[in-house]
Amino acid sequence: MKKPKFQSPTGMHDILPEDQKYFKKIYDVVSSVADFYGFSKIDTPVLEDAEIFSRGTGEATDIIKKEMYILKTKGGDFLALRPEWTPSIIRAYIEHGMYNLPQPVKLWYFGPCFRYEHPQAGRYRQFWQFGFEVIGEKNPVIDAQIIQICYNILKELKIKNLIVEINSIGDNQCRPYYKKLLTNYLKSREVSLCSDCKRRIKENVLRVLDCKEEKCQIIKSEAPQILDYLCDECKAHFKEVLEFLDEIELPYNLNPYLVRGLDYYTKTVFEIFYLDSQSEKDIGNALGGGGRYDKLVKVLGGKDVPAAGAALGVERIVELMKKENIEVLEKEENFPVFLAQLGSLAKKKSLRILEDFRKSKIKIAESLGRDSLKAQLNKANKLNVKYCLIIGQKEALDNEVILRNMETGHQETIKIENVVEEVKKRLKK
RNA sequence: GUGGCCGUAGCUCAAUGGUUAGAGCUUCGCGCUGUGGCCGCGAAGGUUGCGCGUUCGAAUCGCGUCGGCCACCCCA
Repeated sequence: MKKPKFQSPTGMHDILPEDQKYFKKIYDVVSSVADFYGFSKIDTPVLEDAEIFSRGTGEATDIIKKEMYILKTKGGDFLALRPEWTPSIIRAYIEHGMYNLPQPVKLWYFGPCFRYEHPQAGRYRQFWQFGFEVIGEKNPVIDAQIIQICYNILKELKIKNLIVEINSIGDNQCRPYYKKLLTNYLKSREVSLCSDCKRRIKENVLRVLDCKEEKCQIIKSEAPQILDYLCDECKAHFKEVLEFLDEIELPYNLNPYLVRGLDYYTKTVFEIFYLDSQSEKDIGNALGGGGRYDKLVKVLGGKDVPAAGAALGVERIVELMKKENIEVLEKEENFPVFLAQLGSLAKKKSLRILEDFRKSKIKIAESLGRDSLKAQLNKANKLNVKYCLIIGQKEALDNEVILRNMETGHQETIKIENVVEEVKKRLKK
């Protein structure tokens, strides 16, 4: 019989105790910022009807074409592990009739997503996202405010050198015309394009703008830019978004080539990058991104309600915090007291003492499984406690404990009934 | 899905194709019958990711596979 050797599935990882502090820190910051801006938290099922994503996120996107985890239920329904949150939240908005609430409805979330991809650093099959959705408001100030919220959260996490790449990809009024124009232009230069771009012309023209292939750069630079072809409404909207960003002095880079991979975006799209302090270039993966999606609610069967939102990747932020040596204080302070015991009578009394401390909300550590005093003090030392209570056979019989100051080594004997008070007194000093 | 680099103890790493794969850290125990840190001694921990081949002999070479990283693709 072969010994089974299990490991976590490809691209999925344990979040070990030593990393929990980063997740908790991020959660706390997101939670308080969201609260300040008037967002309410929402949780949705990890599984959803797969069609929510194929209709919402879009059939043409990589996420839907090849990255969804889909399972068939015994009843024959197809459910998908969410590859992103937005369609789930819109589903909930519609399902619970949230258009009867004061608009806009502002929601935030924090939880895992799943995409079947080839994993790399900062790119996993199970990864955590948090984000914000504002549903029921078309005013461009919302677009700017969402960007500001993302930016503020990263700033509060002490991440510096951030840059927001921003663009507008128009709406149903103007984008079809631009796409036709771009297609015609690219077709006239098709011979000089890379093979991927030749394919993109047919499948998703806008993505050509995102190509990093050198020979495509020149063609790109002379291509018609969407900003020049926005309809009046989109143009005015985008101008206002930028004015709001200028007003709050948020550093952004107008990037006419920024095209997001999700189908539902209209007008504003943006991504947030970290600039490497040496090279001054953005490194690798976006920390987050988002934009406006005015048609999604309708597409998913709701009313014609405008919306905008953003999502950020928790693991990518954690990775940056580690790389930049950003200190995260352990919220959980160390144990101030340790209880060491010797002998069966003392062990029995220990349980009562521990209970007294718990009631008084003083954290007390122990190692009841160990019988050697030496081993117990060793453990106490590793926990860096200030005081150690020692109870042996003699003390147990006299209803006493020894209180040892671990810094000075000074010891005194006190009555068990006074021990909580005495420790409390000393910890206050 | 395509291509490249890499997998040795919990961690960081050694070991020309040649005895029984080693060291530091960590963990546990002993020195000290009831007193921590330091020190000394000791133990535990490995099918060298896994499988198949080449060879008298494989951690080392080959093929496959799994996993990690990188690029493409795309995004968080």
